[in-house]
Amino acid sequence: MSPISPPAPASPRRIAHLDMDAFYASVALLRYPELRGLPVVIGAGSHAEPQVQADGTRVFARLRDYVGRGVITTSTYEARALGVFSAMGMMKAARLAPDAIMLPVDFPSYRHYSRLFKEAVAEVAPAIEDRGIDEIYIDLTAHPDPTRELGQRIKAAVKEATGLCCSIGISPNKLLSKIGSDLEKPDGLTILSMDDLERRIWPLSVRKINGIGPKAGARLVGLGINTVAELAQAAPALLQKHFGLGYARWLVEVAHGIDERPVVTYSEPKSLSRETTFERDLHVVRDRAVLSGIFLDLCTRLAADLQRKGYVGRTIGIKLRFDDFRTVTRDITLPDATADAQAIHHAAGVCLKRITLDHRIRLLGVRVGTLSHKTDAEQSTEAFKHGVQLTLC
DNA sequence: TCTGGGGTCCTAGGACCC
DNA sequence: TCTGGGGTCCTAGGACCC
Repeated sequence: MSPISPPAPASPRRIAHLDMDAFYASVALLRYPELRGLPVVIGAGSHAEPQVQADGTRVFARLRDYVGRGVITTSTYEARALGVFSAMGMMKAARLAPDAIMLPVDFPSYRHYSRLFKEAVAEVAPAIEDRGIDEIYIDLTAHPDPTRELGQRIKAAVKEATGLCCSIGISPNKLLSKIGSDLEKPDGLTILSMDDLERRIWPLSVRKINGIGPKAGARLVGLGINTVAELAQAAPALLQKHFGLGYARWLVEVAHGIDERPVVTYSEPKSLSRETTFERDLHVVRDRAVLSGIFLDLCTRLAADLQRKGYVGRTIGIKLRFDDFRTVTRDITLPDATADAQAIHHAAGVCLKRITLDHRIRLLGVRVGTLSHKTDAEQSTEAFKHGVQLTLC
């Protein structure tokens, strides 16, 4: 590996990362303001709609009453103080915070407020990269206004449009802005330059870097590398030995705050999928009817998703998770793209036959990839049919 | 008492073609 | 008869992110 020589760009970019604060929970608090200041968790798979009493007051479900396999998607800062975080199993969370209020997920609401905040930001700065329902990057390089003023204006616009708070990091690149938006949460505005690297980034855990997950993080800790500073000082040869050339090079770059990725304002989806985890593990033979019904339903919903969004796909795949959490996938690429529920169901069935079903099943999913626009495919299909007709004639 | 649902990207091997 | 690389497509699994 060659030594890193940071190429200081002639004119540094100004990239913002905006992250909505505890988004799902905050949207829920707009609807149920009486819950402000309380520990609240939003849980996938919970059916915990508040009950309205005769006098109009609402009774909320408590985490202690939960039974099932759901996980926490978001928690309020009061709940986080009790040790309850995203992706934690609800049953485990109930042990830590039995009195916490529990609410079901409400995706239509999240999508509504997501659209509102993104539109509000676009009024101020239009070069936006979508990073999901509650996050965006914004390229502010061409904007004339001073950085802090701009950040405050964007935060005010989001608050005005939604009533919600967000945190923003602004720096010369996505990597540092992503870390920055997390440094002063909630309601934060963090501006970082390359000069802040050693003081503000190097003391952080390597896990704060977007792209170093549980596996890589644990392996780094195993090498005695806990902080970004330690990563920056690690021998490149050691990193290469344990992580391979490509990932090792990337680790050295990010440890030095280097990231040249552009803000991508538009991208086409690569795949669409539907999956579900059953309330209990299903037996391939004894629960055959239930399983078949769910399988068909997934295919039908996925076909509807494709048609609504105007896509067709050529690669049909399935995903299975067994009771021991082992996950297997199978896929097949068809000669022609489709968005037809029957065609998807048939191809997915072919994939299913290729799996040895020797355990109970926990999860079943169906996926369509190699997408193209319906119009393109229709045109090519029509042209093909036309060609066949000509040949037959 | 483990562990949702919807995505992207990367790697690696084999088939197949030139 | 043996031996080449290079390129693309397909498939399976895994890491990671929100």
